This record gives sequence, C-alpha cells and structure tokens, in this order.
Amino acid sequence: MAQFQSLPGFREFYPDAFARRSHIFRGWRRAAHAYGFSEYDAPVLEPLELYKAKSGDEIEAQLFSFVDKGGREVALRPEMTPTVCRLVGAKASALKRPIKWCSIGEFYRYERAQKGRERAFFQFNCDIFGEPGPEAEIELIGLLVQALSGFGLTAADFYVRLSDRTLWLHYLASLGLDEARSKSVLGAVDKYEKMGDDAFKGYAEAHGAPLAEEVKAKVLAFLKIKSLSALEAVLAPIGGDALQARLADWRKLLNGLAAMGLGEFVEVDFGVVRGLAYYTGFVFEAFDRKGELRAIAGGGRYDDLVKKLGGPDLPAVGFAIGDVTMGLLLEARGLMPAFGPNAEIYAVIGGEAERAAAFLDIAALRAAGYRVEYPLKDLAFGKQFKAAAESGAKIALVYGGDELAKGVVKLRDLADRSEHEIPRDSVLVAVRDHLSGGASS
RNA sequence: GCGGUCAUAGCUCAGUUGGUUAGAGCACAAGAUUGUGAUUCUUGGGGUCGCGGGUUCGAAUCCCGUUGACCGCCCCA
Repeated sequence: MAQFQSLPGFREFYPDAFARRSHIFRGWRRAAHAYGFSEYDAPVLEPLELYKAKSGDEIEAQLFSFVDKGGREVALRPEMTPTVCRLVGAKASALKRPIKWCSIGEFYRYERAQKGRERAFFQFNCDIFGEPGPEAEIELIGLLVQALSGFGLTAADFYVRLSDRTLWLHYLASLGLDEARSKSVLGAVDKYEKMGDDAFKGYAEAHGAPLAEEVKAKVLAFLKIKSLSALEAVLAPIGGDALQARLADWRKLLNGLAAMGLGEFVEVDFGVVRGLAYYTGFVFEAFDRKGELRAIAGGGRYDDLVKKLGGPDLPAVGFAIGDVTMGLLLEARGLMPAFGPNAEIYAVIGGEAERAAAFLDIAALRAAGYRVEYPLKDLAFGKQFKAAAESGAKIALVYGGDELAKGVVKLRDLADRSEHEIPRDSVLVAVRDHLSGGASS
C-alpha cells in the first residue's frame, strides 16, 4: 500500500487513462483547427484579485489560493475566461479580427469531488472576441457541436439548450421589474428546474415580499418556452425597436445553425439562464439527452468583461467543455476506443550475436518513423513471438543465426502467420511494401 | 461546509459466533520449451487487512477517532 496518496479530487493518469485523455484532446484540437481557432495557453497561477474582480470576494472559498513567498495573494486558475480576457485586452488593437482563440488547460477548484466533478480537471475553452452580432454565436455553437460530434456523439446523445439573458431582461422589465428584482428572478429561474417552487424563496427574502402571483405565472410560462415561434407570440404585444432587433438576431442565429445542418442539436430553452452575472446575451449549455450527467459544456456572451478587467470595450462570446463529464458520456455510449500497445514491428532476436545486426535495422526503421519493439533481454523464441503478438505489431522481423548466415531476415506476418525471407539490405523497403500494401504473399 | 455507504494483493473479491502462518481468480514473472504466438501444467514475487488508538489471552472481524473513495446536499465560473 502506497504511503502517500494523491490529494482528493486530483487524478493520476496511468498510461491507459492518459491515452483516453489524449484522445479527447486530439478531438478537441481537430474541431478547433477546422474552425480556424488559434491555440494559446497562459499561467496556471494568477493573482487572486483577477478572480475576485470578475466573480466577487465569495469566490475565494472555491479557490486553491495562498500567499506566495513574496507576499502575493495568488490562486490556481479555476477557469480560463479572466485570463484570456486579460491576454486579448492587452493586445486588442494589434489582433486581427475576428479573434478566434482556443486552449486546453488544467483548472483547479476547491470543491467536494462528485460524479463528473473533480478538483483538477481539463477544459477546452473557445472564445470569439470583437464580434458583437450573432454571427459569432453561430460559429461558436457550430464548433461546440463539432467538438462533441467529432467523437461519434450524435443528436441522440447530446443537445445544446439555447437561451438569452437579454430577452429575459426585456421581458422582466415589461412586467414592471427593476434591475435588482430581475436579477433575483433570473437566479430563481436558474434553480427552478432543480428546486421547483422553492427557487423563488430567495426572491422573497431579498425583496421583503414574494413575487406577485400573476408575475410569477408569467415568468414560469416564459421559462417553459421551447421555440422561436412561441417566443415571438409572447413578446409580440410588447413591441419596441430593441426587442424587434433582438428577435431578428434570434432568427439569424437559428437560421444560421440550421443552414449548417445543426438544427437537431440545438433547442430553444428559456429555462437556461446560467447563474453567472457576467453573461450579457445568448447563453447555452450542452447536456446528454438522457439527463444522466451534469452539464457537458456551457457558454455565452460576456460583452462587458474585458472592459471590467481593465481592457478595452470588446464584445466576447465563449464556451468551455470539461473533460470529466464528456469522458463519462463517451464511455457510456461506447465511444471511447480501447488503447493498447501499438507497435507496428517486433524484432525477434536469436541471441547476443544477432543483436548488433538487429539493432542496425531497428534504428533505421525507427528513424523512418516506424514503431518498433524488441526484447530488451534474451528470450526464448516462443516467448518473443508471444510478446510480438501482444505488442500489437503487424509483422515480426526474425534475426536468427540461420537467417543471418544466409544474409537474410525473415519477415513474418503476425496476422496470417505467413513468412518469407528478405535480403538484409532491403529490410526497409520490404517492410514499407508489406505494411502499406497489406499484401501478405 | 453537511449527510449516507464503504475501505483486505496491481485489479475483482472471499474470509464462519473474534481463534494457528490471511486466501482465490485475473494480472505480473520464471520454468516445462537455446527456432515460431492468444492453449495447458508447475512454480514464484507481491499484504504491517487505509492509518491511529481502545476492548480482549487473542482483532481483518467489536468500539472510538482519523484519512480517503463513492453517492447526495450547498456550490458549480
């Protein structure tokens, strides 16, 4: 039994787990590159103030924070958004628009680990800066879908729920609610799915009286809106240019996503508002269809945040996918491949005398990019062939005394068990022909 | 921060009302087999039974504490 254990919520990636993690990262990068996003990274340790400025003092309880030896209050990053806002803000005027950036990084939150939630986890963050219109959302949600569907997940496995804090605030204002009351109502809406009617208790406590029943009925009806047409019907009597412009944005967004063939992945759902106060417009969350897991991804527009963190006035929209929940979903749907040894060639070596000849070819094959394995210590031939089969290799090269005496190497196809002799000086060519052609005779 | 369940070999687990030196399967290694593979047989390494304390002639087993894991609550950027 090991004397030391890893800290709670921190994961150790043994080779098989690391292979699964790499598979996830590869899929994310493939999608991001297809969409023309540039990858960046930034410090893991940041000034504590960066997160307080964005989220308030209460956030400190959820952070890995401490005072460093220089007396600085610092924190391990719990998310990428404030950092990327700083990076983009600092060079905004020099960056070509639109700014489409992505990153894969590890994040740290001091919370109790649960299913789908660890204290250290990876996130794929994608953001578009400098584009205020719904064109940015189309591009970003398209990427979100592809970053999941690229693993083989379909519209039967996950979907993106799409909502809009701007419209919510318009609607609540039309019901006579001021800004503070509207924020409280949005907080209740965020919790309604889980808590039901109790979600509105906070409103009553904050404002001294419960939300008027007729207003509450309208709020509950609004959060159940699941289509653009239902939305238009509810908002028609209210009118106003701003509202009409916003509905036009909605049509553009949904039409754009439909034209990309993503209609079946996206659902209008005003039950989503996301609790975070800094979201300013469209918000969205990706969930598994069966509702068995916590959110796979979340995002939205945050047009005020870059400026709030000391940068220029720069509109922004972004999302993040976590590796934990997405990994669970891939496993549950049988979409996580089995990763094992993946050698292509296994050299069977007769003994010390044959080793030098084998090494010459092994080095050449490896230099040419082939994955080559051989036994580090002398082994019986039977064991070597067994090891060759287990290594995943497609062919074995046999360096025995008999072969070397004849100036040849025996090439054995491990799948069909055929073998033939090849001249020592044409091993590379013979291997290339055999592996590329798939021919065995 | 709160509650529930659990902790025996690398993995999955068994271990009788507390009783001799804690077991099995899988995995790993060696041999049977100094020239041909997923089979078989034999053998081996690997445990302070999560950790600490208590009760007892005697504790993997009972009690207390603690740490960790899983599940849920709070939170979820």
